[in-house]
Amino acid sequence: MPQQKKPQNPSVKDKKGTKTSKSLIKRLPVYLRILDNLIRRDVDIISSRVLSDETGFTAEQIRKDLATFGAFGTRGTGYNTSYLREKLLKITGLDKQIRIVVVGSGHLGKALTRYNILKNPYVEIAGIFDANPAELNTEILGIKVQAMEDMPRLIEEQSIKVAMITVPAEVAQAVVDLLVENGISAILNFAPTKLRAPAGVHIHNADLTIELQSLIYYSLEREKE
Amino acid sequence: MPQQKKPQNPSVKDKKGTKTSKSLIKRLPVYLRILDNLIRRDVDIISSRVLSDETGFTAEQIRKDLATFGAFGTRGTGYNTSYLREKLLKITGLDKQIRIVVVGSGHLGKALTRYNILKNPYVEIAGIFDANPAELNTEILGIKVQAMEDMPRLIEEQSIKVAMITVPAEVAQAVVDLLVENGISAILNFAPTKLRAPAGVHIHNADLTIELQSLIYYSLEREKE
DNA sequence: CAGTCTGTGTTAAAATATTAACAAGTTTGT
DNA sequence: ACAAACTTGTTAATATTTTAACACAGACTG
Repeated sequence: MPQQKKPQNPSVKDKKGTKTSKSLIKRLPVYLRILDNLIRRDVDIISSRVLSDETGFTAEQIRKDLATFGAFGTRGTGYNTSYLREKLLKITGLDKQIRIVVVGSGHLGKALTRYNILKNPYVEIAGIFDANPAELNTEILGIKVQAMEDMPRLIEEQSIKVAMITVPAEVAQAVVDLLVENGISAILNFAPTKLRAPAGVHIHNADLTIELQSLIYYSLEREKE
Repeated sequence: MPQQKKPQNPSVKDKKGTKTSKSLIKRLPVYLRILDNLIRRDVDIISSRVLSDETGFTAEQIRKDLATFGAFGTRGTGYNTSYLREKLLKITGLDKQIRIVVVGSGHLGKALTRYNILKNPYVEIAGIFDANPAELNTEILGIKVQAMEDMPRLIEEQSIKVAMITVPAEVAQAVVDLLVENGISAILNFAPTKLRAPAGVHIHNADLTIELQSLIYYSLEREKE
């Protein structure tokens, strides 16, 4: 078991100050997941080649991605899994437990809440809200659905910055406005509609019908040139 | 209401024979959704500028995207909504009703199935399958969950090419192998794991924890340079 | 029916992202 | 202690994607 010198690069930001690309940021959680698995299996050192096998990204890309934030590996050896994990947690902001709110407790909202409680170790569901009185106080793995009126207080008290919305498209914009008004700065939107938010508020769209529909394109037999 | 000449470009393929980019293909269903809305509101003509407002993509990008497949608009006027919709349906392959199978009838599988039945007009759920006998014959909007053993027959009888899998990561690869063996050529994977498939089989990963985790990065206050 | 206006389609430029090549450290074996 | 085998991090080259610019076609106006 080779002893590793831990390179020092305390900064979380991109070295050059260039803004890090969206696609890169999306790969970071994948690295993190693989590292979690490796650490669970007591693997101490991992090379970019093996990471490539596990993630499907090329080894070159992985090295480049990681080098964006600093020199985390050891030449001739590879990356220390625990050390790299720590670094990636810091970079992504997942080193601190992140609390989020979910708005919309329909079937999809419930399933996604469950899913994140069970499978997402880095995110904690602080509250679920729904406008439908019939949903009130129904439970999802012990978390009670609350009325929309109670949302602002919770967000403020726990300084929550991230929200996931699974409401009908017709009301999605109103919900976004309300969330932003109360200090939310990042929203994962599952409603199939374009949402507007002031600069500084990040909206990611996860339109599930689009995923499936764009996949159809690739399912067609196409004669390759 | 200006009369439009419908330009002719019968081919669905990229004009130059260059392979069309992944990101472009993902935008097509968005255009399609907007067009559906416009047509429902009896809007006949739409400009790239207005499409830009509705989709969030730039007008230039929209024009370029559409021009990839042919000249569908009328200079000085815009695009005929119905005509453009027809063209896009053909390009994406959504002009024919597409049948898919779902494997995994857990909470997420059920919710996604429901969601697609209700919200995705272009895709028909032909069957849901689960390895857990307890799930057998439970219903989702009238569709009965079937045993895995019954899957090959259904896929063959209906020549299904697309599958959505929401099974635990541990068994995902085995499920993919089985699906591919039976002729599936495109898979939407919700399991948080890298899957292998022979060339020609397309796998799209829709890892929901990753969406949320990468969003966290953007929720952090970062001093801009 | 010339002239103006509008908005597409195309071509060129710029910005991003990926791939490749290789120099520079590390470890291992002899 | 030196050479061989590895594997990172960096720099350069390539490819892709996005943005911009503008020529061109149709439509409306007087």
